[in-house]
Amino acid sequence: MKNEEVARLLREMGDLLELQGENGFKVVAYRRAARSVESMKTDLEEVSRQGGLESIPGVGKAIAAKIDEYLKTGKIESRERLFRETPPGMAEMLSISGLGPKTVSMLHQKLGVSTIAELEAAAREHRVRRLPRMGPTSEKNILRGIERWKKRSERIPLGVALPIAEEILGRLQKVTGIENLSLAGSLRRGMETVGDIDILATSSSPEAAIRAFVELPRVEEVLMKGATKASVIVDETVQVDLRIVDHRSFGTVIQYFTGSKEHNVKLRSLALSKGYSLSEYSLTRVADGEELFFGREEDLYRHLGMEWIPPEIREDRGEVEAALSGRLPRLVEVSDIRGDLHVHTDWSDGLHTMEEMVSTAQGFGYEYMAFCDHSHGLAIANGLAAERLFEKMELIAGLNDQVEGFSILVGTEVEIRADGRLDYPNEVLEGCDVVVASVHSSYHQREREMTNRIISAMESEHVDIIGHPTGRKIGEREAYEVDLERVLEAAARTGTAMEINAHPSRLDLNDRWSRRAKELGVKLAINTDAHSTCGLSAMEYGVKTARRGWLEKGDVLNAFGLRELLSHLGRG
DNA sequence: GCCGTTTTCGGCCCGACTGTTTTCAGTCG
Repeated sequence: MKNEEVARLLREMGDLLELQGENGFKVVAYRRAARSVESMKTDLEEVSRQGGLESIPGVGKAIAAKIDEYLKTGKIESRERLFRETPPGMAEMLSISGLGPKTVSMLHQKLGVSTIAELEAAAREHRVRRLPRMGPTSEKNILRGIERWKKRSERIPLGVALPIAEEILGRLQKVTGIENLSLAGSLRRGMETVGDIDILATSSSPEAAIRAFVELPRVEEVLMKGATKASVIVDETVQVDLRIVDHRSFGTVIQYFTGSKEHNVKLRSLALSKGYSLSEYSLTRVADGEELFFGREEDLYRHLGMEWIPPEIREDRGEVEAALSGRLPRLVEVSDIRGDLHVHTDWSDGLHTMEEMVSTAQGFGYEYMAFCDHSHGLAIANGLAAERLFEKMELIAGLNDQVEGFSILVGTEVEIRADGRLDYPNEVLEGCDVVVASVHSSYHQREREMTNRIISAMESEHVDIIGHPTGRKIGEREAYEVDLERVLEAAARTGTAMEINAHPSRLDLNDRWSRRAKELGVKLAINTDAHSTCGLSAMEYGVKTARRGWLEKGDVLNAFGLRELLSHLGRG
């Protein structure tokens, strides 16, 4: 599919047009078209053959012609021209925070600066401060912006952002006058990575709240601080924004700042069709200009004729339509989780004993847990030879007699070998209550090979769950080449569950594929893959991902009670 | 550049904050 490439080119053209001082709406138009093309499910070439490019939202005559030109010739003449007129390094300068198109073009015109490196040199030589509307402070800010840009990390993993956010929320909670303290943005939506941390609150004394915020011990730099909002940097690169907002508008404000942008666009146009204009401050009746205020998000959604939509699914992927017709899913919650079906102990590469893991799990109120240590083929993780697994089974039987109201299940995380065979013979697998099968080797197989490999594991009657089905590690390692659509079809056919591995660096399956699995009638197991007692608390990340995938309690294997689970696994 | 069941022209979000000014332009979300 050429869609992604076309989206990239359009977005780039938007940047270049902006640098040339083009009309801002034109710039936005290119970016909208890029987003639209990116989110399409059908191949652009197919759409173009049918003559339907202009039916893509945000794509009109002019952009359709450019897309067509690209599909036919492999390039876009007007883009080439933009590139000839604007040095390529300039677009990159826009990614320095504080620098916008106006400043970048001025720097280029007056100082001949066209790369970040040249800008840094100019600022160090104090050539920037002599320009109009520039001064020593802006010069210093540019240098700081460049420093941050140099050590910028990519997006922040949920597993990093959420603990930071919770610590900050905990401290702000104690500040006098603060109320309605809440996360917003992509973190509230539970995305697997976030750009920054957005916090909203109301307060009887905004100044005190802002002061307390910028003075938090974790804060390393204050980017800006006003009467009602402030931005700071914590942990070297993580930006945290706090906004103190008006009590009576809190509902519309938090709706607005939670996003996603796409969801908000949909909601605003829906409001318009009902005669209202929706802003972050109020819902205004167009007819007479009367403003309606909402202190609670729930009331805003209700006023627009729909149920309150959980933040995790606010992506304009059908949730507004579902809410309007009262067909929203009842998303699974952490409190629905009855156990963990993929946990390691010190028998293989885990840190803690079975007893320690059990007592932590009991603390979560779980009913059961499956110990799935590695099989012997994974020697690096001290995988268990069959004899040691048998030995462990006996020990588990003894432990089960000792604990009350809790069941320890015998499990294994068995290797799916490169040829698709499993690492234990059937006689061994038969003795297990839960078999998770995973790929940990030969990652670089071709897509066909890898897909067949996983499917042949699923065809074993003993395999219950495919562990971390794509092998990706966020920001570290790409997923292996695998045709997930075929894998999920096979899962539906063989009754095999897919794992949502809750480890924050995995979240595998991700939200989209989890939803696809559900559509195909495949069950999912949200497992922590914990290698220590603290690892068990990753469940919340997995549940967020499941919620983003529209999963309900009934879709999740480990939301089943023990009896129901065992009968589903064919062990009841 | 896109869009239209109030429109084929005139709209497209706008308020907070900063650094520079001495009343405001530029950036951000």
